[in-house]
Amino acid sequence: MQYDCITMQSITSEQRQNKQREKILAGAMRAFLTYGYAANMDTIAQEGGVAKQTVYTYFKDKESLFSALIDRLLDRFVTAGMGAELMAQEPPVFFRVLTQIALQRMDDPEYVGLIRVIIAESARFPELSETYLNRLVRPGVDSLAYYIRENPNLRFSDPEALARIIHGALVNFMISQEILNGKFMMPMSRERITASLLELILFAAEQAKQAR
Amino acid sequence: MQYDCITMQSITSEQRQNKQREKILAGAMRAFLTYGYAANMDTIAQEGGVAKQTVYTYFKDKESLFSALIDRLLDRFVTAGMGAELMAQEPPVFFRVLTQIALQRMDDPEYVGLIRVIIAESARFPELSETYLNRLVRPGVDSLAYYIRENPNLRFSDPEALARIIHGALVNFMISQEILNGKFMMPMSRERITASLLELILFAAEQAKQAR
DNA sequence: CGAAATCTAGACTATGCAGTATGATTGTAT
DNA sequence: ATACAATCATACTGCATAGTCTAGATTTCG
Repeated sequence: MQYDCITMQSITSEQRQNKQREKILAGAMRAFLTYGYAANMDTIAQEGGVAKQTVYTYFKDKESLFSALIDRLLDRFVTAGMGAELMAQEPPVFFRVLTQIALQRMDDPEYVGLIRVIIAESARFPELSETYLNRLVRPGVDSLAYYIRENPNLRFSDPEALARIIHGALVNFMISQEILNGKFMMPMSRERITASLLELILFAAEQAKQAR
Repeated sequence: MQYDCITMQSITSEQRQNKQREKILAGAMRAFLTYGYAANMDTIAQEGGVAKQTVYTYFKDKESLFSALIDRLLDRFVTAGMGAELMAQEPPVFFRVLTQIALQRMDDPEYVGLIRVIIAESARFPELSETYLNRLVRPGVDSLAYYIRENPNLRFSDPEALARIIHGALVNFMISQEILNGKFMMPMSRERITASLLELILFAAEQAKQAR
């Protein structure tokens, strides 16, 4: 009999099944995020430390496993609205923190891998990009647009379009630096991007205020 | 004997060989841009209207054909510096034209497909992203940075970083709208993006001028 | 303990696909 | 005309891999 290392109680069937599921998903993550959907099922089982047959008892087929993995990853990175404390900040702080949070994700290879796979496989699995846009992009852009619209110091004419511009600039910086190896070929520090973006937004905001 | 329809001269061996090459590359384009590197060689030959064996007489293997195709596509879309007449324009015109040119590429399925394939396969073929950055991104960003730096009305502190922000916003708009099907799920007109980007840059420029 | 369920390792099947071989056909050149 | 080169259609080889099967080991739990 196997014992849980903390409570020293025997592991129930359900607990063990969750554990197996986790092992499989962990293996799938390494494989899929490295090789894309082309990853092979033997490797996945091996990486998960589990027999191939076990993979198939928990997941119907490769596609199900893939979807389940992406779903779980999207959940992990879901933009949790935006903290109320952040939304209460004045623009200089708000945009600085926002930018830093967005750019910190570049350090997470699982996040970078997820974005690559979504772009790569969005032709084969359209529901992938659908979920990505709904769960990650839309909430982020919406919160940002809301902040811009509601803050009296930011009198921009089209908050939604502006939110997309800012969001796009940050996402594309990640794509070019991390996915396209730009960090070796065309390196640019996050600080410069952050500083320039702040300058751009805050100067424009100042001017917009004067203009009206 | 086959005759060229215009000159009525017999077709030379070299001419015919070029024609075959073109047919193969045309087939490869349709297949690779649709299915990525996973496209299969039978389909490619069929799409090109050519026997499979012929593909292999002109290209060593799948990888060579793939590289040749991407190279040719990158050449076609290479950012030809930027026209001198454009570089001579004042900021409002310059940025409006620049944005429109950049966003027009969204209409070209071959361009969109190329970008998707590059992102998708950059892990398997690192030289892909290398060529893309060197031939498409770098010249564009450099020209833009140069324009910003040299124009006395644009006194931004970091032209290079700003150039990347603008470039990134435009590229990411294309990715999210065309590759991730955002045009159906989160539609946004190019005009709004263009207008907002112009507002942002020109307002900020005005403020930067006053601040110094 | 002992029965039932689950897991493992590895063999096996079926399929798809890159690349090759062949033999017939067509077009080219002398 | 005839020899030659390229092309075509098609069959074939070899390999990778998704998914299944089996027999034996391990775990769960009454």
